Amino acid sequence: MHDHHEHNELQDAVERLKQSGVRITPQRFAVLEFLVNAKSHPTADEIYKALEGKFPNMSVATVYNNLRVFREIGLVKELTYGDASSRFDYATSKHYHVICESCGKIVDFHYPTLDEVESLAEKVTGFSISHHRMEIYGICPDCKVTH
Amino acid sequence: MHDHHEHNELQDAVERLKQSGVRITPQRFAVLEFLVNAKSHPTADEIYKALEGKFPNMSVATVYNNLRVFREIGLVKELTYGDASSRFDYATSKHYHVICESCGKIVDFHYPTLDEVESLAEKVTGFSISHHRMEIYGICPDCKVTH
DNA sequence: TAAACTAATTATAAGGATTATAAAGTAATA
DNA sequence: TATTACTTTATAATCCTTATAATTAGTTTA
Repeated sequence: MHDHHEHNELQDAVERLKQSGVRITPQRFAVLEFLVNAKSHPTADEIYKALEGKFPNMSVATVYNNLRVFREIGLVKELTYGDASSRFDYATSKHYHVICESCGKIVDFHYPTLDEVESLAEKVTGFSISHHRMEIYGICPDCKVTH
Repeated sequence: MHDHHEHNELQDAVERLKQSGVRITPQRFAVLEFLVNAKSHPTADEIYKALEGKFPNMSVATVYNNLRVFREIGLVKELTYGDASSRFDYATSKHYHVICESCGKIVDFHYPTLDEVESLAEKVTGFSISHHRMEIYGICPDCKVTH
């Protein structure tokens, strides 16, 4: 069961999709629902596998297509880490990610957004800055114990 | 011609390789030299193509192999941006990167390293933090004019 | 220096993630 | 209902990167 908060997030997300003229298909809804309720930051393949039971004929391209739609609208953020698969994060509030270098676990980390960095970069480089990304790497408590 | 500063950097890099027990082959030296003198942040393929003239038989695997060696020693940083190719940055001083969302240009940006962020993340998450990465995105002056 | 050993390079194949394509299906609109 | 546009599916293709095996080249030891 989902709590009230998540329920509203899902409804809000559906509304934003509708307002953007995007159809709410069963597959699309399922991908969105999975992301909103996900505590982790799943890969496209993880989403695909999780929905296999419900949609045995769903194509992996459908997952990617919908993730792209969500990303373009700004509902979802794509986290890219080199050659490994991208991970997808339902964009609730602005936060950063702390990543375990041993097991790959990703933990949300709230920190005041670094506006100062952006404005300085704008001054120094002449770019029109739109956003930044930051990730913090280390070893998580579980892995510290294990090793 | 390279200026005095670059010359020393190349020498220093070769020294560090030797001290790590890494052989200095012609191909390896050429990749290293290209990186040290590169003003940009080349991809593996760009390095490969740039050295085609000097080493017509060089394999692209050699470029990747050497980049991995350099990275493991800490001479070079690998910049990963999702599904596009990695870019490689000869690690001189610590700095961040400002990336143009239109043309892909990467500009170095010096900013005091965000120690505060790391220490707070350590406190909040319980991770042992080793490092962080940050990139700033926007539109470069050239692309602003063009469009 | 010659022989033996180890590392590096080459050429090629294979892998994995993502995207492109075309056909079929489904929803929206007139 | 007919038309249109969007979406899904199935499959192939693409691109970046790594693995493999054979060859070459550098290093060390006798």
